Amino acid sequence: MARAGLTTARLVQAGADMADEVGFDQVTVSALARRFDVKVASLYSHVKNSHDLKTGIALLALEELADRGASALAGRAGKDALTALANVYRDYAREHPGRYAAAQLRLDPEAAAASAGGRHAQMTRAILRGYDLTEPDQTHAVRLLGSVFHGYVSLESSGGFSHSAPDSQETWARILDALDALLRNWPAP
Amino acid sequence: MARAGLTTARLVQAGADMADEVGFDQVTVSALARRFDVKVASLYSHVKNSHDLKTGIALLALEELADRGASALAGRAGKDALTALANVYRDYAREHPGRYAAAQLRLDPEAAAASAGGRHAQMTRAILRGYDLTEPDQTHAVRLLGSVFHGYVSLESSGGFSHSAPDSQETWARILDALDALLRNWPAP
DNA sequence: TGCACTTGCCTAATACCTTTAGGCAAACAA
DNA sequence: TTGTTTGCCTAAAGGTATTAGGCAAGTGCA
Repeated sequence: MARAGLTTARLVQAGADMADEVGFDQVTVSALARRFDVKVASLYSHVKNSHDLKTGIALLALEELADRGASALAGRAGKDALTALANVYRDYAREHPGRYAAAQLRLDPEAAAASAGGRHAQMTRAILRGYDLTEPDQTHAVRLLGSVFHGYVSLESSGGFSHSAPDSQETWARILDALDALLRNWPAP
Repeated sequence: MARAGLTTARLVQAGADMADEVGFDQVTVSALARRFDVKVASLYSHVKNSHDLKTGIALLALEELADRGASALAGRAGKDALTALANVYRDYAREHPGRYAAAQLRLDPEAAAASAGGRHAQMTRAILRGYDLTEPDQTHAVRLLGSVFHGYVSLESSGGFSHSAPDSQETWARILDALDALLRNWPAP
């Protein structure tokens, strides 16, 4: 019988696609095996276990997101950069809901260390170079921006803003205005 | 044989406790049956299915959270109210991680309508009475506050801020300062 | 080209979890 | 006490996760 040509990378990739199509929690070793028209046990040569597969998808999503962020940020500064990075997260979550959900997976310390998590923090910090903040305030601001981006995208994707006026797009724009204003005028302790 | 006295409410309650102890995703019909020392099938007279049970836990958590919010808000206004409500979310997530995770469950429209979700939006809106915002800006601000509260608590609980200085408590205080300043000085479009 | 060896996918088996159908006995009503 | 309801049980089918061991498709070397 011809071989299917499974590799860890192909499995993770296909798992990510499946997540976007049917939801991250529907991604299962069995479903993935069906997609490759292969028996379930065969996957275990390439992937340690179900958790390992999901971690792989999460790491892939974090990398992709960091790559998009890096190119969005190139050549921009100030509010322009703020908007660009914010939109990267929001657009990615809309285009790849399953991957975005995967990126939210709680990673164990080793996986977290190997992830693109650090790049994300660095990108946010890079934005703040366009504003005038002291060092500790930069960290507070990085955390605030991370919270807003993640929180907004997450609430929006779970339908929180979909059934009321004004529409979500307008709120998003106004929130970015507000964050810009806040960073230009960060309050002293 | 003596009966175990199962009811939907007791099952949901026990499921919530179990979520706090071992994690929301470990809450399973089987595990719950074991906890009541009862056979699995017996639960299905009180709970439609696994998803129904989880929805019940989510609704319970949202109610508890809204109750805490309401009493925290009583008699407070302005920044005092802002801080009080924000701390309700953060403290609840720390005390009841499983319940908080449950509250993040994506509810189907019927469940969402029956949930305390509306109370949460109302509470945030009540805080804004202490600030001077036009009607549409209030909605934007409600969404911003919701995003920050949810985003911060969620990132903090997944360990995002735990391994770097300054500590999370300080950032939280500074973020509340910043939000207060922002609401007092909300930028025009 | 032929052989040995590696590696990939398979069969088989175990162990959970979920859900439905139908039965017996405890609690309750009269 | 006798019906009747209702609650928990047994039984069974189907899905997912994971491990152990087997056979054949590819690969390297003579």
